Amino acid sequence: MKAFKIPEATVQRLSIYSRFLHQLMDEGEDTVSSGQIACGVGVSSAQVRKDLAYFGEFGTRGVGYKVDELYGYLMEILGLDHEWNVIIVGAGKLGSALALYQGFRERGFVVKAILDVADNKIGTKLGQLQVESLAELKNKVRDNDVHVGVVTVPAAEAQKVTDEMVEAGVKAILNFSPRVLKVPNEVVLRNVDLSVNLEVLSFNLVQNK
Amino acid sequence: MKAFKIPEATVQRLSIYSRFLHQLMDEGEDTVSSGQIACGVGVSSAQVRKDLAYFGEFGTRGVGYKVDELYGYLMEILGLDHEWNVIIVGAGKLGSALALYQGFRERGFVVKAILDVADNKIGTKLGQLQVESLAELKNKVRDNDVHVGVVTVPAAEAQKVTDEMVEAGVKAILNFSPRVLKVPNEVVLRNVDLSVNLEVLSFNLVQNK
DNA sequence: GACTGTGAAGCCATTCACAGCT
DNA sequence: AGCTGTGAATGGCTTCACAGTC
Repeated sequence: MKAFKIPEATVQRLSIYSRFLHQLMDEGEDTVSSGQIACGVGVSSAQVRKDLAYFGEFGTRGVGYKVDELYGYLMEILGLDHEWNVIIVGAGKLGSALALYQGFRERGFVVKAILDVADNKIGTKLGQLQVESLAELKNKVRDNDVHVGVVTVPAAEAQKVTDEMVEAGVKAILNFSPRVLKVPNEVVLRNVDLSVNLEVLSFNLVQNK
Repeated sequence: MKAFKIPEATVQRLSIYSRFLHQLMDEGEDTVSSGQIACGVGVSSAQVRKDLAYFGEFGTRGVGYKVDELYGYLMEILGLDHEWNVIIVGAGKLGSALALYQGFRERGFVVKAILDVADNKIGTKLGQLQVESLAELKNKVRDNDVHVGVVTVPAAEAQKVTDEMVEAGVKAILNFSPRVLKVPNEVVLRNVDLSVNLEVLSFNLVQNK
């Protein structure tokens, strides 16, 4: 466990900074200032410096940051200096789309398997993968050194699937189901609630009237 | 514009409370206390009461809240007392999945059209819908009274598509592309960044070591 | 002159604790 | 007695402003 607690918002921004830096590298930039990063991702320059300060001193006063160097540090901080194996449970529309989503692969998340309970889904080809039975969960997690589980089943089954994932040894869960899930303290949980997102939009639409 | 600024986090929780209340209604519950709601969705009871207090007094001291009544208030506050018409641009895996996603329909978001630029995608059937040309954007928005746009195109095209949506009259945008988008002040923007979510998981995984 | 790193100040959200109803 | 509604206290994130460095 790290000494200092890092704000969640900071971690999210680090991820965004790292993508911006990648872009700069592609464009052949050598150095970058906190102000440029700030402008590129829509935050304040003080925010950028504060975020980085949680982890050390990466820049040179009067100059800025070396793009490739800072990128490397951020990738390491985010734990993206190696691949993560992922398993998806729920081979509906969303789960299937995620299984084929290139954006994950690009950032080092490798989908090792996609599982479902429905007999009519099992066997379906999804790129390199094939939908397999949920009964395989434990084997798949063990054999593929899976750390991350993605839940894309209907709300009613979400908690059951989550419990099975935890039991199988998954250490982090990304939940797309519209359910508040309970997991042990040591398991990391994040929710991507599509309806909540749309409903926040809706709220803001009626407020702006 | 409303008199008071409501915290973003509060709005998100209202959405979650409303779903929990719906569940209680299904189970035939008549009244509910802030403590029960809190327990059901994983926050503190004071938090629930504070969140509701932004909008009025909905409960009865010593008793609690009438489930159906509170649900009705929340749906109204969230602007979910009527349907919202939605257009999706980007008929890749994710866009197609969202076009078919039942969860949106259940909460009153009706996908009116899905557009793409790729000739090989245009014409593809997606349930009731058929992928159409991006050139149709303006017509579709006008003819269908579309308020909400969903961006599921690759990063490189995201800003261009967004500009076109704004130009066409879309008032709120849900962005799934890994790009920081610029929109005019009066347009509501939300980002659902799948990679950021995975990367926050990754960060927490390495921290917990 | 330009830009980083950082203590201090300011701001906002959450939690506490209790008065006020039923 | 039980539970809501709310001012006050707390805690945490962001912004400010400037000393330090190149």
